[in-house]
Amino acid sequence: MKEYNLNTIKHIAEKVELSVSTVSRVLNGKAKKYRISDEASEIILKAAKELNYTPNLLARGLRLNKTFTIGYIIPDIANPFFSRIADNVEKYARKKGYSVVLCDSEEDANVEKSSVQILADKKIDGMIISPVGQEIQHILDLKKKKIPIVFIDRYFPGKDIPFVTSENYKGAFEAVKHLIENGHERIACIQGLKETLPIMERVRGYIAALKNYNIPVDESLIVGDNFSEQNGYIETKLLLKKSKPPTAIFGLSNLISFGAMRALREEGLSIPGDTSLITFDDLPYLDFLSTPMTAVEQQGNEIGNIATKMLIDQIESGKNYEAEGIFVPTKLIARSSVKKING
Amino acid sequence: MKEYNLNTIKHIAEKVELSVSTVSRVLNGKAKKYRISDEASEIILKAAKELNYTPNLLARGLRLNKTFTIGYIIPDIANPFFSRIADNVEKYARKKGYSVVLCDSEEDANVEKSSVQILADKKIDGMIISPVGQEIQHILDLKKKKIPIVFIDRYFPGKDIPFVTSENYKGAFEAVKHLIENGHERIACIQGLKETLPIMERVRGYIAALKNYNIPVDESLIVGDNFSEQNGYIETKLLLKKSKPPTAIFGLSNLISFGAMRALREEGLSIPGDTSLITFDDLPYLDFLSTPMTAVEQQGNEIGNIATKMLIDQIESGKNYEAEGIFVPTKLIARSSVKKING
DNA sequence: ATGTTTTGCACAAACGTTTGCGCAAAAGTT
DNA sequence: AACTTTTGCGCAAACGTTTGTGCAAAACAT
Repeated sequence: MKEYNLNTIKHIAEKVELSVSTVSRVLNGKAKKYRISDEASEIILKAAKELNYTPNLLARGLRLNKTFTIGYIIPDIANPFFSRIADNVEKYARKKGYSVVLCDSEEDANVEKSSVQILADKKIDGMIISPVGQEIQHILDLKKKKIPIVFIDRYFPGKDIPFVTSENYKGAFEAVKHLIENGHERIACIQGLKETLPIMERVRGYIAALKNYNIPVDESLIVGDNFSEQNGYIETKLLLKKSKPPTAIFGLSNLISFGAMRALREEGLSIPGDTSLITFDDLPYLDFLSTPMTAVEQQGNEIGNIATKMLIDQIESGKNYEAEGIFVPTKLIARSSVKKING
Repeated sequence: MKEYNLNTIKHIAEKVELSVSTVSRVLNGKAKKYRISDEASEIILKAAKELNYTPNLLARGLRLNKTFTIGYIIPDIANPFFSRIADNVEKYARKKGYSVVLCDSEEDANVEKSSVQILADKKIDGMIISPVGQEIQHILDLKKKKIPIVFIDRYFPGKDIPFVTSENYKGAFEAVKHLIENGHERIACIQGLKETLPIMERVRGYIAALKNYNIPVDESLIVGDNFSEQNGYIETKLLLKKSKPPTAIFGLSNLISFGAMRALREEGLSIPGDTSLITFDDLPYLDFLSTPMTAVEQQGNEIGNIATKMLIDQIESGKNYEAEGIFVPTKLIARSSVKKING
């Protein structure tokens, strides 16, 4: 009842009456190196064609300790920011001969942990992660096992793990500067996951911009705690209930801003008539909204490509990457969701 | 220089001075079945903890001919329709203990073919595909090798490969009906890849609706040939150049409609003032566009979940799925991009 | 004709599992 | 005390590769 695989090197060997090792060598292009006769090479190649031979990658991986597979752990593949990165990660990897196994952590540290373990057990050659928590021991363990890693978006400086992320500080600074230059002073900021460095940096940029213009920082305007649309929605609702609601809201991620937009509409407030809105992450549709939204663009394509290149370079060189982190520039795209008001 | 793995069953065996087979059995919970003493079980389990043992999944996969991995070949992970499906595929699979390796075919038949081969060589347990071409011999070959497959979105009836897709015919019919009931007669339809069944079905629905209302079908209004935003853009431009341009455009996919919208704006035409627009695929932002767009919603979540369930059921039962295809309902979501005009 | 080099390939181990079978020791039976 | 059964575990093969080493035959040299 057991189904035998009829497509192995062994079958070729039997068919051509040569040894398995000889077959393996010609199939791997090592014919001359091992002095296999052209004659033998030919019949082996021919037999391989005929039998439609393709190598069992598990066996090869086991033997070679190399799978030509990388893992990618992403917090939410449905988030367009991440799906664009994933797109580029996959394409770059594929062009280099690697497959990618995709794991969605759902922003859950436990899911991330178990995914890391599974990937390691699958003997992937390297891993790209946008980590969720602050606890990264499981990732450092990987590093100890000499498995190349690169962080995307979220990162941990000083841990000697290369990362690629946006210029979050600068991006946020410019966004807030833009707001201030348009006369805003009561500017709210809705965060994503507070422990993530991109958010910390964006908040730092937000605060720095305010200070730069001598505007006092009102801590009660810094709200929110995750990347969901609901977070943006709820926090906006709450902000609007304040005695002195903000004149502008800075959403620190696309989903958050989307939620903010929904809340504003629900409250019957116009953008930017009643409240100005500015968001991190640019998306094609922002230009076609009833109020085109000004945004801080992140170059997802670049981020994905660079990270994957860094990873594969590490894998193939066997060395750690020289540069620790790469910050890819952001760009403020001014549209019409920021109103000019009288300071 | 060679790096030895110090984390194998063999090392546990050495440490506890028992045989590899015994260790394997208790680690796999087959202790009683093979009459391993509780005593032995305990020290093995303890040693496994201490050594932090985790199984090499390549070796296990090779031996068991089972990898707990499925492949997913998708035409464009950055397309929100697909990324939502991918999200659900991954989540469902993960909950069932499977990993998914994601391959983006970029709507290229050759990429698809080679991805299929690679996945098969990796000995994945099953595969979900949204196929690109009409040529599916490479997929039928898989079937011959008893590798479970299910199609998503695109499909091939009569090939005995289960699929899950939307009620494309009905969805399109209703969309066009909606247009007609609002007085439109010159309705253009911008297609995606013509050879794909969903598109054929949508076009069929489009035509049926027209005929149903005794409106002559103008073939010159059925245009376009792929799923890109550019396709929507260009075809719209061309449609507008006609002596009698359409009063309404039906974009057969989200990117297409987006391109149409961009073209309309560029031409200075208002939606729906000058041209009505209706699209396949609903997306959250459609509601917030300057003209909220009416859309035919596809239930991406359901599609992803059902397909993955079908696949895993096949894998774990060893049988083909009973049902050949599942059509999940669509829903017309009327917003304001369709103008009521005088028939 | 003998000795040396080259040619052409095969043997067998190894990667880390799982599992059918076998076998000694312990326990139970009479 | 001798025989049967049960208990507890190990041996070795197998999954499909790759590769270091060995070795006979052929070719070359003198």
